[in-house]
Amino acid sequence: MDPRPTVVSAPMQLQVADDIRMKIQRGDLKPGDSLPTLGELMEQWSCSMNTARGGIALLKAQGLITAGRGRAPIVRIPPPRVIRSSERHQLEKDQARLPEPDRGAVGEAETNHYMPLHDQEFSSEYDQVEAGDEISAALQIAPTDAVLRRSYDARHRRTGQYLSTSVSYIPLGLISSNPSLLDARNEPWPGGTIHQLSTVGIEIASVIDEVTARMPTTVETQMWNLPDGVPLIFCRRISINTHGHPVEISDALYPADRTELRFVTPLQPWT
Amino acid sequence: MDPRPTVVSAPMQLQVADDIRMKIQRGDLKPGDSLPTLGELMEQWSCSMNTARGGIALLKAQGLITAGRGRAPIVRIPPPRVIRSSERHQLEKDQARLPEPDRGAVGEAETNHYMPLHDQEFSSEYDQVEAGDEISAALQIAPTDAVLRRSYDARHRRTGQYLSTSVSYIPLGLISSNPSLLDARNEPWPGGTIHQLSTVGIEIASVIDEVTARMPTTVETQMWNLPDGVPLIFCRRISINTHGHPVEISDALYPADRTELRFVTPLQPWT
DNA sequence: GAGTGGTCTAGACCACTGT
DNA sequence: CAGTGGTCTAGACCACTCC
Repeated sequence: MDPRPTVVSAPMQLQVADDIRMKIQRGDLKPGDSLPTLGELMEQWSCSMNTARGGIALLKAQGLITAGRGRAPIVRIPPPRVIRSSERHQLEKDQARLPEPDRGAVGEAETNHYMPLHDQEFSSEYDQVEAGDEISAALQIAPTDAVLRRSYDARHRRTGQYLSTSVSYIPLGLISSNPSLLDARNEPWPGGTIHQLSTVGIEIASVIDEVTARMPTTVETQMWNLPDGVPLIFCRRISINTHGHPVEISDALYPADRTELRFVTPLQPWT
Repeated sequence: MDPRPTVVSAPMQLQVADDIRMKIQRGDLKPGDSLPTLGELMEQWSCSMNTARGGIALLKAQGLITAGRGRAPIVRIPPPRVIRSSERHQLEKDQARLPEPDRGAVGEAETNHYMPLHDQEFSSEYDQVEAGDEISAALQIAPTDAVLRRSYDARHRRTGQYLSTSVSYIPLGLISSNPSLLDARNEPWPGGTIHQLSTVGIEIASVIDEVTARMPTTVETQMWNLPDGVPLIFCRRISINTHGHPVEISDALYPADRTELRFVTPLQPWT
């Protein structure tokens, strides 16, 4: 019944961390405020510097504070959230039938990232590879079948902060009849993926988004310059054609501290 | 250009962690395999025990391994994922108009958790509170208005693992005309929240899901017995009535290692 | 009981931030 | 330059697991 295995007091690291966390939650410490230094914590808790450090490390792992050499740690300032709404899917499909000048407003950036183009700077890269086990299963093709792989990185235009990376896969057989779809120099494509697929006779009937989250690896942390304790939201988008077959999948990663995914589900009215 | 600030070699903790991570990614170490002991790492890298420990701690924070006293750490075995699909919303609405015996198949558990009732055990708790700043803003009511607050915990029936906690808020004024809606003893309510609201003349026209993720606090980690390095998926569901007003919100937390949220977006066909 | 990881101490050197 | 946190060492005690 007692959650504690024995009747020992909580580790001192935990006490240090909990004390500071309560101060943050109560509002005694506000975002941007600097925390007590390790020296002060040593004295306050009569513990060694490494123990105080352990408490700070806990709070970092929970994403509550940011720390760096030579500067006292500060209470994390939550960055503004980018909202990526599923209503983009329908919007993009509507625009895909417009003539070119009107289509220009929507590009692949919006397809993958649900946000206006002008706020983000993004780079793309195309290549052609074998599907492999995981992708082929999702696209219902053979693992040795070739796919067009398109990789995108998006960062905030002003701050340079990373907003997303995504990788899209399309069976090469579906689109090889239109060679201009295979060339990264045509990015950003006016009208996005839904229009691209329409040029080879494909209509997207529905989109499935599969969402989960995980912690970044060491490489992702330093590549994206992520603060500690920030998870990545993983979203696999599967585009289904009018025959019920998947024709494109897109794996996207979003830093959770600056991303909110929004999904709108209209329901059939009662008669 | 060089991501490294100076030309020092990477910290030894990182080298230790990266070496093991590569072995996991290459498949040399498979889920369930035990890692080298701290003693072995000390010898292999000619470092102190605390340095080896630092590398292990990094991998724990990234969710790659699980460790515990007295046992060598092992490569994390991913738990089976529970898929919670947005198609539940329409299903629940369809069933809400059926007579009682047929409605029994769907309960609040499914409304909040998108999964069959029989797999999970859940407990609920009702009370009436002031909305407060955040909830009142989302429900477009005054902060001092009373709301019915319903808290749910769900855990897997066999393993006892926590699957979700959620808290639902409904303006009391909307439902006080039906007193049986205010009593937790009527849980699980056949037909779920959509039917409950229908008894006071409310029809849900659409549902908005807002999804993000964060790391658990120390309290959540021990309350739910979560492994290290597992984020929580946060999902706020907002139910909108036929007049476009929010009538219920539900804040749910799901451990990311055993949860996948799936959202299906049908698109209007081209003519 | 032997071996393991978790916590803690005391002390060292280094990198970075401020003034 | 002084002060700070980041990394590392050597050694101690304890709780837990497995044999």
